[in-house]
Amino acid sequence: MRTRFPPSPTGFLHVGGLRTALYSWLLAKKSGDHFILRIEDTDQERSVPGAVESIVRSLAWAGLHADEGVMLESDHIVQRGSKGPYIQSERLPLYKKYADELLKSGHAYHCFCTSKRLEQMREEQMKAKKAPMYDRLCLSLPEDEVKRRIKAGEPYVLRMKIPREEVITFDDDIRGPLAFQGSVIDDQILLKSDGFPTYHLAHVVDDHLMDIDLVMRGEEWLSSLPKHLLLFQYLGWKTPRYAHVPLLLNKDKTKLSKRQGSVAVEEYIAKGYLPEALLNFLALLGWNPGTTQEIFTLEELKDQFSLERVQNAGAIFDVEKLDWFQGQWIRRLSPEEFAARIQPIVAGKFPSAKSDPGFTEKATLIQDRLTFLPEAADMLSFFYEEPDVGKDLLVSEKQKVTTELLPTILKHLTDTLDAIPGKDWSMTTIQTKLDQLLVSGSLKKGQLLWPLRVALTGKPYSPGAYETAAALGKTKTLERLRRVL
RNA sequence: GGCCUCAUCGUCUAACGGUUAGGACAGCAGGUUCUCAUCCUGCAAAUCGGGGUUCGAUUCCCCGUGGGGCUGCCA
Repeated sequence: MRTRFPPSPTGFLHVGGLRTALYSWLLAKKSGDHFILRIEDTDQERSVPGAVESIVRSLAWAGLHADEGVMLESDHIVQRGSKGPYIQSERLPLYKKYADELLKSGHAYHCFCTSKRLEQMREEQMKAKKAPMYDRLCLSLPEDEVKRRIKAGEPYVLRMKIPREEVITFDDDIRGPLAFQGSVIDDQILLKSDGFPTYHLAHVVDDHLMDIDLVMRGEEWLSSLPKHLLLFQYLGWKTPRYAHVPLLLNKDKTKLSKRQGSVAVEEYIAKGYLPEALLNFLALLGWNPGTTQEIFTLEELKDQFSLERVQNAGAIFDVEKLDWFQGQWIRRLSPEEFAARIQPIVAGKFPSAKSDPGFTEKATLIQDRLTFLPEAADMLSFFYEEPDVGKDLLVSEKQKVTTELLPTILKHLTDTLDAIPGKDWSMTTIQTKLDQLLVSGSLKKGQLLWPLRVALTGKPYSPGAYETAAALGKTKTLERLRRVL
């Protein structure tokens, strides 16, 4: 099944867009067919430079690569595939051609009405509590007048002539049977006065010419579906399947918007979310496998995803659940994978981490403790710079470590650890030796381990004392212990 | 306003017309623990309302109600 994702280059990739792209990608990949990326830049005013790059990068981060269409090759936008161009602004003659066809077959007509007139008309219609619709003033224009006005250089648009007496029905892959009364559908503009097509014409032409089997898009397009169905019919083309995906919602159930949180995939990348987590979360927002499985790899999604199990109702984007997925995925990574993901981040702050042979061992210590990747640098800082150990942190009321007791404790620690031969320095040995000390002495575990951990890390929270000492090595461990004495 | 559409715990959701209405997140209460996390156990929490159809409706139909989307020479 050939599917496509057609963003407008008006900014970054929206998380709702990412979900739609994911579902489309899944369907194409499941059937072993192509997933196409097309750029819909028919609104020149809203196009933003760099937006295409940003969108393609976000998709690449998520692992959703296009088989055809617009892609990034060594940081340059290229188009690949036999159905191109895949950028709408490069397809203008095509739209013109089919618009002319519609004109000839009587399904479209020229309209010279100014924006000002249209605005006034709408205002009056609203006042009269009627649905705002084009009043078809230009529909009855004599042919020679149309010709004359075009020749005179008067700006015009091309409108679609909607059959007002028809009822248009359709079976949506997610929604099921749908029906629309022609009498309430407006004569949609197909070609704007600047010669660019509107979405309605462009999408129909492209999806037909690009052999798209299934058009997946957000629910906000449902109302304009009949216009698209009519266009396919008038052009004599086979209508593709359509699947209208429910919307992603804010906490107050309105359409997910920037105002109420992050909507840009870029922002989630910057915050340090794993692509696996975002994708997993998005997949389950509106779709369910019918089992209690919650954690899915992209591979598993590919096997199990189906449109029949996509929800009809909109879903609130709950960041707390996303964060849970993030935690799950952080912990699910192999130690090597986890280390590889955080190493560039840590090395950004502590360059020596880049070539640290013990990096994976250190990384493992924080894998259960970290939620967002950027936290790693701070969590591992004590391995790469000498911690500033506050006396007040070394004492702890809860652990019964008093100022008076502290020197004794530190002495015990230093003596015991120093007695371990360098070649035997490991977490198990350290633990065994310190446990022996606990048994023979009168100190409680917390009284011994709290000061040790704080002396080594300088932090109120950190990985455990044994594993930190082991990872730090004997020399550094003793150095730091002696330094706080 | 008109049109389209949707409706199960706070949230994401499951349930051939027959279940004590299940799971997950969040919440709360415990447990493990040297800190923070992780992890484990438990608790609380829902079928929007009214009619119908049926022996029996969360499930099917109708009407309300509520929400959302669209109503641009935006997509």
